[in-house]
Amino acid sequence: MTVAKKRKPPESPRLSRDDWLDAAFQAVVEGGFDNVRVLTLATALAVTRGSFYWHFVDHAELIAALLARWRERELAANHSVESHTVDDPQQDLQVVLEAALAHGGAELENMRFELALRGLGRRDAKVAKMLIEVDQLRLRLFEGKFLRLTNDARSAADLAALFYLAIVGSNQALSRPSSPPQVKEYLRSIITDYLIRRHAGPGSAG
Amino acid sequence: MTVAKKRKPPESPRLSRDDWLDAAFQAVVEGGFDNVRVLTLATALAVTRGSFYWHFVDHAELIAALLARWRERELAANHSVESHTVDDPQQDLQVVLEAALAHGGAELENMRFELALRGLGRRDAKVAKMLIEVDQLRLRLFEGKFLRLTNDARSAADLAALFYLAIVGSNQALSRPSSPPQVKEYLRSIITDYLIRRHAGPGSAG
DNA sequence: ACTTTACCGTACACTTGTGTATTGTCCTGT
DNA sequence: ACAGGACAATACACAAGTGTACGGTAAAGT
Repeated sequence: MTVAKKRKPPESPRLSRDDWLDAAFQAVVEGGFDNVRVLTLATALAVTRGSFYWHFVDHAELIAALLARWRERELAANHSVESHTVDDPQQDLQVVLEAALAHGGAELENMRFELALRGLGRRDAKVAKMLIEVDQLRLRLFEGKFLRLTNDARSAADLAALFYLAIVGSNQALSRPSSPPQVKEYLRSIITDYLIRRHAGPGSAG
Repeated sequence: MTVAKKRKPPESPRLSRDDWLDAAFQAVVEGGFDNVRVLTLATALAVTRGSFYWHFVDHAELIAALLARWRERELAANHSVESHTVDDPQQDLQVVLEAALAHGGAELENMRFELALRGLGRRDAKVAKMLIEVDQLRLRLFEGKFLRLTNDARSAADLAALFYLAIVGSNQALSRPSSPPQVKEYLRSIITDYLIRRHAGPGSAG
């Protein structure tokens, strides 16, 4: 259960603060936040805990730093998507849906991390607040894209919420540890079907 | 973080196996499966661990029994809904949607338990398999209800999956500031709106 | 060359958790 | 009354985890 194989043996013999954060990230992905232990991280990084307590004063500080880094990256990603708008409304929407439904390599790890984060959010009010913040951001992003299609604020908000919640739900429902993410594929087909049927236009005809 | 107040001081001074399971359930609800520790359960039940190791041989057995009990109840609940079919198709569907969107008292605890369970399912293949089993059951239930409305197998399956995933997603996206039920209320309004718009009929006009 | 300083190892104290063995105490039957 | 079983307390051994204090080392300044 408690795996301790070294994930990313960094070329430099000395570790940086970020190396520890990466290791902690991996630990979260594999077993949730309760799986982040400085001892196992140390063995995974092939050093002793003496290193850790130089970079961080505390176990709590490690977690806090990990959360902060995630938040920063998420905000940046959101901002990046916002600034890259495609002309065609339908394609524009489909781009962000595809991004939200991505599940290859790093995306899968990010997904698992976020799920663990939501688990932590149920116990920690500060984490819950942070999650609400990024959920709101993503929802507004979805709403904006849908609005360009429907031209109706009410239905745009509804559709955005519905699909966003479905995507979040699909992250959960593919619980099976090692299997192709067929749930997401199915949801993807539903979404594209919906878009095509409702706003039959050029672009994606598959 | 690790609360230890006695939840349900059972009238009988002697504890049953089920009392321990109830305590374990509470622990899961409050802090996930990693929060199930025989020591804290014992203090919550106001006894020592000597009692525990009489009822269970192991910590693992406790978890296994807890999982089995959940599965049994879930299967029974599913079967119960299946046997209570309402004549009016729209109302019939709305009944199961309401049940799935319930969030008062015990339902909230069940929801939190299930979320913790999904968290465990990401680490344990057997748990994942169990979750897939009940997900499938519920999905088939939804499909059947939707089919009575749409009379189209394809769209019924799509709608069932979409709404089921949205419901699952709404369970952990606490989005709307600091009150869990609000997201569900919103989703509920979307669903009823959809049903009314698409199949305008009698029944619920609110 | 020599001292800093950044980084890591080592050793210790403490806490929390599981599990086991043994003993104690009610409750029930007879 | 008392024997036996169901249930719980006590005491112990052990493992794993966090922190802390301090000593060691290699690279970078000067």
